[in-house]
Amino acid sequence: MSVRVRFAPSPTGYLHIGAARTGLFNWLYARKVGGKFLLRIEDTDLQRSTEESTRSILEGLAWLGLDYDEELVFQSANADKHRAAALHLIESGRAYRDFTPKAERADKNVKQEIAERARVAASEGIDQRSNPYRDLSLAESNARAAAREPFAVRLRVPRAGRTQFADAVYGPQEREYAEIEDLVLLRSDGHPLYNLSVVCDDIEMSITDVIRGQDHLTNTHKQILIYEALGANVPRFAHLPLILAPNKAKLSKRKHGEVVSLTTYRDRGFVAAAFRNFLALLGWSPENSEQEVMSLDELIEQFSLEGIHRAPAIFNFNEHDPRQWTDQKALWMNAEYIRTMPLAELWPLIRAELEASGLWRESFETDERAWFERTVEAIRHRFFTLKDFSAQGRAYFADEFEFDEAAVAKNLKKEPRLKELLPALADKLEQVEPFNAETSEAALRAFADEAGVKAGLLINAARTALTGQAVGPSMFEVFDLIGRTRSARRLREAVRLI
RNA sequence: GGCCCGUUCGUCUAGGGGUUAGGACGUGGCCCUCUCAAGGCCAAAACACGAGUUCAAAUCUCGUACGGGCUACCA
Repeated sequence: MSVRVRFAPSPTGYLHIGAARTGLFNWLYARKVGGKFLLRIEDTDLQRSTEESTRSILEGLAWLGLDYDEELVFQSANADKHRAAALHLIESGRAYRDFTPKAERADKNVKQEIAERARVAASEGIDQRSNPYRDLSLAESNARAAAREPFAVRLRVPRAGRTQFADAVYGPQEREYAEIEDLVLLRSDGHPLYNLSVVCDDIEMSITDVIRGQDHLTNTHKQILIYEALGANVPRFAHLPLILAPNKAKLSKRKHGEVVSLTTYRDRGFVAAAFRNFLALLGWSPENSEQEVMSLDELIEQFSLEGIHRAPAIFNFNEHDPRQWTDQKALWMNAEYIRTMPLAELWPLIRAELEASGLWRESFETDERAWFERTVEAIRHRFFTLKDFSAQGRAYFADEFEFDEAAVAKNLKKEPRLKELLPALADKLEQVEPFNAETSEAALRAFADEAGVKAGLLINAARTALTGQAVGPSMFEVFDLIGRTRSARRLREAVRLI
């Protein structure tokens, strides 16, 4: 049977980078083995699920280029089927109605409460099968249900035995039934619970391989019990190591903010291919290769479940340092893509960025095309994100641009003679014919000799005058790109800054 | 508390009985140079700890420590 995998995020908040990576691995696996990659939105938690979140997930996947096969599935649409499955399990004796009144749970410290309850249960040696309704006859159970007495549905876990499966990443796993409680399948309000819903949907969607976060590793045993009760084939499982924050805590929206949101990367100027490449290397590495920068085709070609690690990966960033707002390697990867991508692929990304900041002109694609390409080639080598094209790169595309204060102080203010030198240099440049990198360099150097100053003084001053920056490409290349007229004008206008 | 999972440079990782423990990011230095968070070269930097098996352990076994996950009528 051909491979069918799925990515099943719940639409509560934005798409988390950990979830995005899970999606990516599923997608890579499907593409690698020629299987299907399905998408299912697990929106059964009506309280927390939002349409906006679903949209953000879809957008995020599209941005990463993870296209899905077949119809998008909304889990909430299958609730009736899940309920029917639970009821069917009562009929077949694999589940039972629990008429115990629902215990109220304080929303606050759920985890602690659970741990506490478990501790007490353990110290008292509680038997997981001690539910008084477990052995109620089906006839009586039916009668009480017919009398509209509320009930939850619990799986009747066998008293003796164990579940076992071979995880593709973590190896052989087994668990005694005695350690698994009679889990609730259906709430007393008729709402199907997670473990039931996933299993039902995965069966319905004919999922052959479940690739998901390690946080589900121990749940898997419960799910296997449900598969068996339902008489369905158990899929293969592969659990992925978690992505942790620098303090080794779980990466969370509340604690870590936008750095965990995939859309942040899109909005802050990441090239999707670069971020995807970075994500692929978090918890996976290619076998027999030390190559890290990989195209999508190479990623598909190299991908294998065997290459997935068992230890969690730390997503390294420092919220107190703007330069390290996200993982340094991710930033480097992005810069690497920006400076080495084929220009044709980078072009639309730059266009989108310039359009968004009002710097785009149609002529960049027609009359000024050659100039635009040369300019991009000249500046992209020191850019880290697409935002740099509209920020640091602004002066190449527009006449209004900001001057970096430090650059002004260092290259203009520190030498008062520049008040006279810059306009004089402008005069010289206006006489150069033709005007290009070589001739402007010759003119500038000759002028420096004449004026008795170092060429570097004029070069650095000109850089700041023309681009507002202290850093940039070779200055003579910049003269050429900005052009004679604009260069001369900017040199003269810079006098007011000295 | 119980069960499960994990632990190689600061971070991502290679390596699965014999290696000068390899690569990448970041860091430091040098070179280039008109500047730079560009490019080139170099360097510092790791097998959590303790036992055991073995001629030989980062690698296999056990234990300890630490971290994480699950343990719910959440997903």
